[in-house]
Amino acid sequence: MWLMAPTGGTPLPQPDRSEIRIEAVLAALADPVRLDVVRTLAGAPSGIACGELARTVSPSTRTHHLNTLRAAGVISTVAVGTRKISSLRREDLDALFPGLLDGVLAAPR
Amino acid sequence: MWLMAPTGGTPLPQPDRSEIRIEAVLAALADPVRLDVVRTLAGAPSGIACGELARTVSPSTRTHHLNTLRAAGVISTVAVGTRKISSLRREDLDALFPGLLDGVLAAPR
DNA sequence: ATCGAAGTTCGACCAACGTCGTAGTACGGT
DNA sequence: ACCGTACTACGACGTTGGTCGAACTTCGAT
Repeated sequence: MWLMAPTGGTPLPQPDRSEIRIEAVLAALADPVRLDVVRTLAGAPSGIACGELARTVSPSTRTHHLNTLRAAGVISTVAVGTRKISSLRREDLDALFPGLLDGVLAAPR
Repeated sequence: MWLMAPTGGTPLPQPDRSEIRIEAVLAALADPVRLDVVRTLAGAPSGIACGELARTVSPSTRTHHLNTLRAAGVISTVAVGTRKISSLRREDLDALFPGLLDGVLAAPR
C-alpha cells in the first residue's frame, strides 16, 4: 500500500480556466464563511478535507459553500475514499487575475 | 471664475481607510453594474458624474449602487453644484489590498 | 453483511439584494 | 421668482442566497 497523493483521487467537475468569470470569483470570495475557507486553503497547498473546513456551519451549508467556490473556479476538489480534498486554484487565478488573490489574502483577519 | 477641481466640492461621508473591510469591497465589486462603474472610473482619475455612469439602469438604482460602492470604501464622491463626482479610492485600496484592484481590472470585459 | 463516518440532496425558511416608479430636495440659470 | 436638471429617499416587488434538519448515498473497516 502506497501513500496516495492528494491529487490522485477522482476530480470533481470544475470550470475550465477560460470559463472562470471575475464576477463569480468576487461573489464567491465575498462571503465570510467562504473567505475563511480560502484563507485556510491558502496555507495548505496539499489540500484539506471538507470536514476540516468552515466548522462554524452545518455540513450541508459547508457543501453549499464548497460547491459555490468550485463552480466559481476558486477551488478544485478530488474525491479520495470517502473524503473530498479541496485546494486553491492558485495558478489559474493568478494567471487570470494577477494580484487579486494576494490582495485578498493581504487583508487583515 | 476659475475652473474648480473635481476635489473641490463638498465630500460625501465615506469610511476611513482603517474601516474598509475586504468582505464589503468584494461584495461591492461582485455586482456587474458596479463592476462596470469601477472599470469606467479606473479610466477617469479626475472622476465622473453619477449621471454618466451605469446608464443601463434607472437613476434610483444608480444611486443605490453608488451608495453601496461608497459605503464599501471603493469610491469617493464630492458634490459640486447639482452634480456629484465620483472617483476610485485607488490609493486606499492599493494600500490595504495590494494587487486586488489591478487583478480585477485585468479581467476581460 | 453490517456499521459508522463523510458528504450530498432536498425542501423549507428568512434575510438581503437589485430593480423600479414616484415623490421629493437642492442647486443653477433665466 | 420660476423652471429644469441632477440626484436622492421611500416604498414595493420579485429574486437570490445562506442556513438548517432530515433523509440518502458511498465508501472503508470490522
